[in-house]
Amino acid sequence: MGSTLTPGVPTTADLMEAVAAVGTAYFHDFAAAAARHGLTSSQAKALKAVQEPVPMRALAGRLGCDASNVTGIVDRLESLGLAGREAAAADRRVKIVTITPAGARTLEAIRADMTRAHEAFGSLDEEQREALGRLCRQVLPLLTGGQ
Amino acid sequence: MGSTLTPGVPTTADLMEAVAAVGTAYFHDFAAAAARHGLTSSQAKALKAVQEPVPMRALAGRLGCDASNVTGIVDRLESLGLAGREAAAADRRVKIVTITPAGARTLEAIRADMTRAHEAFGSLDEEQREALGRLCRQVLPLLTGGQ
DNA sequence: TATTGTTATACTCTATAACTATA
DNA sequence: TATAGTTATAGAGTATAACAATA
Repeated sequence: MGSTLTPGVPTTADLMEAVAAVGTAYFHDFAAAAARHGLTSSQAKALKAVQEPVPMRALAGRLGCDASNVTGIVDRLESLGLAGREAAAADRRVKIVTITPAGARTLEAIRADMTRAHEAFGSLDEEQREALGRLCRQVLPLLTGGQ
Repeated sequence: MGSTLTPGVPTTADLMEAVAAVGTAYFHDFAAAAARHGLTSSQAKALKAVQEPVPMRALAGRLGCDASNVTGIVDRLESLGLAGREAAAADRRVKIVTITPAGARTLEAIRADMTRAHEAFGSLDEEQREALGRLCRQVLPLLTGGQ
């Protein structure tokens, strides 16, 4: 499946497939950890994005979805007692989402619960961690287009 | 944000965040490419999984979802003329999903259309590609739990 | 007029359970 | 009885459009 010209050096297509496989497996681990605590991955992602108070509109930006979706996601977090809404003093149109103590505890528990991810990245030595971190930093801005 | 003990060497938490960011950006690029061709990411993923004929049940396994979902996904691909169902000769219960010539063209177009991903992974030199590929191969089996 | 958050609507993905036709 | 595919149902995520309150 690799390049036939230079054995061991993957082609761009090979690399994309390898990165996609790692990404899929990582998100699977994340979703499983969230589910163990009664949350979907979107809800867990929102909880993570709300560690510091964030207006609804800005939260939509962080989650990469339309603002209309955030209403339902925050509704569910609120009904679970994990997040709350506060009116902004400066502009009475905006509502600021805050995490509750229970939400912070759940978030920490999910992080600690990502056992496979910890095993996987913990298995790398210093040199490998440095290399992977550097490669991610190089690749990411091109993938996101600078945003 | 990095380890304060060894500058340049990311902690496990840092690495997870970096990999998650790359994974997110990659899947965003994939979804955008699929959307440009009128498909959702699940549909594009299914099309990719069906390059060789696959029974419905096995397709569910490849997509990591329940078999009941596959019916709808393949229905939509079929209505777009990108895939088809054939009865299996050996066991008349099983239906085998096949990709059509139009489906194969669409899949190839989506692959070619992943512009940001090509830029990102194409920017790496041979040594970097080899390192990234090797790191993915080391990390993946731990993330998937051996499956 | 423009913006923030919400609601209404519609589609897709997802799982569970029940059904059918085969085996 | 067991299995493959489907259908029915329900919940969640997603986008678009329209709306009320505020700026």
